[in-house]
Amino acid sequence: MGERLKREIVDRQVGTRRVPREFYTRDTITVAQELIGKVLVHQPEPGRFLAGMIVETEAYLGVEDPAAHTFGGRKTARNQSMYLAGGHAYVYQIYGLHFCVNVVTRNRNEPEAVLIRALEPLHGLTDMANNRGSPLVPPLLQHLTAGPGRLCQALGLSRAQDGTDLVTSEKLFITDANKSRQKNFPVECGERIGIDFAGDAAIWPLRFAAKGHFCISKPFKPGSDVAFALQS
DNA sequence: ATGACGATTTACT
DNA sequence: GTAAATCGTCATA
Repeated sequence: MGERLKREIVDRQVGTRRVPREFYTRDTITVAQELIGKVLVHQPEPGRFLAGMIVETEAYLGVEDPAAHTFGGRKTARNQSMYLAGGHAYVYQIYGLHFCVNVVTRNRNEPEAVLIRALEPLHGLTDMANNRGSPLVPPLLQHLTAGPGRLCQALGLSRAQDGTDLVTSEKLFITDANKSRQKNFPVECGERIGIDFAGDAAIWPLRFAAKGHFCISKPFKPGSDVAFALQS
């Protein structure tokens, strides 16, 4: 296959316009909502792309948010990436087994972030299935990237990617979808997942998703409203 | 140095 | 529905 054709296919499925710094340095809830429909891309080696459209996110509001790793201004070896400028990646390990990828928001030393919870696989599906490994898990689309741990495994993300600058890196970045793929998504919001420890914050409506999308990690409670229709 | 635990996933009853 | 897997991180000492 010619280089030109390859480029065209990648452009069509992945998109080429990279999201700029100014997108990320805004308030965290806005970024969490507007990341729905963008495309997360991992290029572990030149010309090899693993990419998926972001369909589910959660906002973590830093020092004021009991569910956030930086609650109360905590700064540790694990979470120091959250103190970088908006547009960097924060990847951490959980349960000794899985990784979760976040997009840092706001400015340096304003440690807030958006957790990427689910993708719709777009490019590199064979690689994703291989990364997911176990033949016991059928490489169905839903099982590939629905869930923060699953999507990191599928894309090959780990602590090695922690601190990556998504605005300048050739290996890990976010694009607007290709024009032909851009849609207006009705965005649903609701309670965040797996933070029962966080008291009142456990019911803050900081989880966002493309309503009814087949790659969402968990159903929303009935009554979750359409927050807005994304203009992208 | 030690102990409790987690922004999860999977298998099993 | 419940429980196991599995270990880095963090608070306490």
